[in-house]
Amino acid sequence: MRWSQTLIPTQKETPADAQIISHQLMIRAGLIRQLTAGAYDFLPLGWRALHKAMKIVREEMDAIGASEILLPALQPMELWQRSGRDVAYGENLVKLKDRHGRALVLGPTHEEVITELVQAYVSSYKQLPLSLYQIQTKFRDEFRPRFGLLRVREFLMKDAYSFHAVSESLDKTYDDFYKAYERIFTRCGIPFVVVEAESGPIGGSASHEFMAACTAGEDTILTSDKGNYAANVEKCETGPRAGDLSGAPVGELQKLHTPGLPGIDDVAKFLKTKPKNMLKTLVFSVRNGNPAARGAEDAAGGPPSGPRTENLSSPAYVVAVVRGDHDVNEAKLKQHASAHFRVGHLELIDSAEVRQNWAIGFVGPDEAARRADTVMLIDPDAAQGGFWVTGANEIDHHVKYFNWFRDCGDALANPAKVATADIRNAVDGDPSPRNDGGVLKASKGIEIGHVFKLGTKYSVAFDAHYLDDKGESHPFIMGCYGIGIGRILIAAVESMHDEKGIVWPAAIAPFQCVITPIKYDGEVKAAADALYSQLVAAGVDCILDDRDARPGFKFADADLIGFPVRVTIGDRGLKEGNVEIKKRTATDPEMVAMDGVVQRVMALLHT
RNA sequence: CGGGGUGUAGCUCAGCUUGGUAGAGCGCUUGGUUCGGGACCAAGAGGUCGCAAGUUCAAAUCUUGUCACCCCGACCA
Repeated sequence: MRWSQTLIPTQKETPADAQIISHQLMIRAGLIRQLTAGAYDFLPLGWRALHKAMKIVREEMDAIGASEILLPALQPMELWQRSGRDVAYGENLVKLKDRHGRALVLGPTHEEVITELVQAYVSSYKQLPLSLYQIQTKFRDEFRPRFGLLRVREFLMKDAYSFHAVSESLDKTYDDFYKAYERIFTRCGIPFVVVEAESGPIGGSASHEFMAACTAGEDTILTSDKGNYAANVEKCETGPRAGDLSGAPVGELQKLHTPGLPGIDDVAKFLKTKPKNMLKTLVFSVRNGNPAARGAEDAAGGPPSGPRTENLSSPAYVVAVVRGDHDVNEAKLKQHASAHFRVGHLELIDSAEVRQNWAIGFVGPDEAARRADTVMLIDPDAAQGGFWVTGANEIDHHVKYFNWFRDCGDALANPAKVATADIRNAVDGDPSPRNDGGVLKASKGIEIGHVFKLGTKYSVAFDAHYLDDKGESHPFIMGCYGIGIGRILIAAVESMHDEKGIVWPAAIAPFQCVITPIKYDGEVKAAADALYSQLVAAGVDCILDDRDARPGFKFADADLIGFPVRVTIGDRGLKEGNVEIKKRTATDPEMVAMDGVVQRVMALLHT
């Protein structure tokens, strides 16, 4: 490729609305351009890098026996109604109507379509297992697109689906995919960690996320310092923590005027204390019914719904109490509410109804203890004696020196009403759930891949069955496996760049090598052309900077884009029969004789 | 969806308070001088000031509406 013949709109200035470094650099290097919120043009260099990543993904998918297909992005709404995900996906589904008024969606993922396909053509255990994959554009009506390619409304994703007769077969395929993903991200040169996502209905560790470790990530991950546990914060459990509601008071209860301060941080500042000395009391209302709104999520969805309460004694509210500096984990809360109180569907809502019944922003645990229609879950770190500031159950008022038993009474001793349980997000420093003395460390990551054991959710919904060797009919057992192709680029740029620009890993660089003639003329031009031909003939992916521009200008562009190797040709070296070769990461170039260039470049690309 | 902000040349922005002929830098074109880490001089091209109504003799500027984009929040009530 000759530079002058393609489109590489580099720019010196950082775009005003790019927040994270990968977004800034990808725009400045001329890889992408935003068309509208959450939708990007891929320009020649960006598309080439994307292609490199796709090639690696394809090779590793093919290597584990998965077959590539292409499914439509345009799908009938009816498919989504059958799986219940028209509701579960909600506003994130891009919906449209054709001229006849038929409801359609632009697919955010393809479980429905693939299940419909396999249902039609696979009917015998002899055809199993079967793994199919595609690389295709997905659509999600993201509530808030942001951070360049990180959160977009239209994006390239590799999604794979496997079909099995028995769960042992799924286990094996799952493991194949897991290992293939490790190879893919390793080959792409991206530092990553694998975290436990969720224990699905099949049991064991049924879901893993592949996270690129970088500070711009939107996901929080926790890793045990013993190196044997890592999980997404949504899923991360903690080792046992002691809670003791019977701790002694340290002072008389005092009511304080805290006008217009419903927030933890504001109150703490106002009262000159710290959030960790406060109790955060959150009111959840309980809704029975409406099962479609839950449990029907996809790979990233919540745990299976607990026993739905039909009995009349079902509480109206669940109150969650955590320390002021902690956050409630809604999945854990649901799980424990279900286990302890047989509460079904929880909603955290800011409705007029809840506001009427509770002094939202100023709620204290004692109110929950008093009310007959309310149950309470307390995090162990909040279930302690000592100094507590919490709500006074009256607008614009808090109390200090709150004590559990003195101020809540014997209701605390009623296990049908109050329980202590791990209901908060894990934080840095928590004990590892492996119970081996490990301590959890928190960090940020970008989710670049996800493997998940689906089970029979979709095969049941679509009557996708096979006949076993006894002639009996069973739904397929399924797995699904996704990789965000664009996120591979983000992860690479986020983790590998310097003050001059991107530092591409050779495997996914738009070009492996740039040839920079100091002046594209005369002997230098002839030498550059010759070298270009030799390198291309040797299979090196090469771009020739044939622009009539000053050297400094070309060097700056080359560094900004981040080609792994630069070959510089000028009069000075050429007199001695030499050219300069410089790795992007090296500070100084090395002089190499013309006839050794190809060999040297190839050697550098493989180190 | 709530709050905030911004829409003026391809890009980054000034001008708006106090209405009166559309601006700068970068980029682009032409010519010249340059030429090993984002050159310099000169001459140019390029804008329905997001869109629509309104006020006014006159609107980028004031008013209203609307659209787009960005940020923060929405699980710290």
